[in-house]
Amino acid sequence: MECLAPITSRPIVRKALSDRQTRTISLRSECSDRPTILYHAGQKVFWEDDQANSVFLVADGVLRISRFLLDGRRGVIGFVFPGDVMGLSARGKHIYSAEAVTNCYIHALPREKLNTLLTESPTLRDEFISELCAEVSRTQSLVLNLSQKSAEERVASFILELVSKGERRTGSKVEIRMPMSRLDIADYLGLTVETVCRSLAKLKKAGHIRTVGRDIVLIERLADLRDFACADGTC
Amino acid sequence: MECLAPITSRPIVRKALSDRQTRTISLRSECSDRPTILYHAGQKVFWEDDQANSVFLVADGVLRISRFLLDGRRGVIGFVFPGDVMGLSARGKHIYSAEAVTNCYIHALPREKLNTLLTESPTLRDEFISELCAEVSRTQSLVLNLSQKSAEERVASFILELVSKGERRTGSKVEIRMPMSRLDIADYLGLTVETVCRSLAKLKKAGHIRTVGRDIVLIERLADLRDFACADGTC
DNA sequence: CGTGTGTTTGACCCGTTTCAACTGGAGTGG
DNA sequence: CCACTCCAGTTGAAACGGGTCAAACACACG
Repeated sequence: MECLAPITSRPIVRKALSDRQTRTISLRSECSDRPTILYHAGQKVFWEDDQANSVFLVADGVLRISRFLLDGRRGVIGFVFPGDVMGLSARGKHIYSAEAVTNCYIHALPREKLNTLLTESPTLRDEFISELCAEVSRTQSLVLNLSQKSAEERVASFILELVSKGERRTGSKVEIRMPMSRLDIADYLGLTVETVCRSLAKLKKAGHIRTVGRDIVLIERLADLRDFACADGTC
Repeated sequence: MECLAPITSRPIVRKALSDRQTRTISLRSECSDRPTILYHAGQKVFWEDDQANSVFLVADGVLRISRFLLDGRRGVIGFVFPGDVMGLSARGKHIYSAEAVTNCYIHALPREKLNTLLTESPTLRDEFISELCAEVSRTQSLVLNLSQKSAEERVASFILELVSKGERRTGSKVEIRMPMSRLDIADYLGLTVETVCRSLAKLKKAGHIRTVGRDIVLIERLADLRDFACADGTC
């Protein structure tokens, strides 16, 4: 989790694919060998409690993972970006639902194949465990955000997360895409859509960000936003 | 994660120890073979960013694991009970702090030993991965609680968590101990101590619970409290 | 038996939610 | 090409849940 110099996750995929000579077995390279499947925006990839037959590597697009309370309230637990793996933490059944936010191209690696690889390749096993540990850590950071931060801080933290997932630098500014709906963001941050809007408006008024259309955010000075968001140790 | 008939975790330890003939290698049995270390109430076991040299199995007592924001705000991420393992999700360094809430007896298994076992024993490897997946799932449930539930629902959910971790049945009622401070609970549920108190008071007034002293809670009808807490699928 | 710390309760305040109206693109059809 | 609809997003006003501050209480400890 590099923080000061965030890097898009996509190059990791590329690296795995181009690493021809000393091709080491890795989770991402094994996934990348499989064909991609297209999921259209809004389409579900798997549902909580579905049989978990595969793990997934996102080649392109953004997904939303969520869980529901028995009365129907939805919590969004995270967003998945290109280069991220998904569905690792399932044991038998998936523990959350995954839906495409944008059109997505996804590699699927069958569980049986994964299990074989886990036995045969110590490096892949290590990578798999690392990936699970990272998922724990990320989820814990979210817990901290939800339990300790104000609405505006949560929104700022969310923007910084997006930065770490894939930013474009235009001149000295940082530009990110925010393809998910305000409701998705609200359900992720434990807020309402209105509060998300108002928090974005406040961040604009404070000069931290500017927006272009609905889903482009420009960050004026990253360091200032970081200070404001009051991160934890992991970022 | 049994829900309707919760079981204390402790017997798992006993089972591992008494399983002499067909002694299978398991995470808990390997830990149990090590001597216990006593940590006094309030003492830290490890700190976030400490070198993670061991994984831990709690033989007796309750611990609190927490993380901090850069400005010092504390979030409690979970509580650890007898029979639970702790510190698995570290990679090199611990990702959270662990402190004893009560006096604790803890087994420590060195990481090197664990790594050997992960390579040599497929069953232990599988158990280890299951344990990590369970940690992800538990943390996600907490996210859902924090992002979607009201104060009173969170407190009710917390009580139910304690039930699943170790209850005593006295007659038809269920009795639990709540050894952690109100501040610990507040930092876990993203509330203030006052709100935790008031929520407990409301649950009492509604007839869901009764309290004896500060740390004993009696649950009148478990099913009613469950309905009120509005669980997710995992319980 | 006083002192101190954690807990509970009360009164007030503020941030977030709720409810409602409005805005602005995107898509559709005349 | 423009008018119309539709819906996500935004903004405003009022209500409310939980936070803040302060005081009372209770139990542990010297």
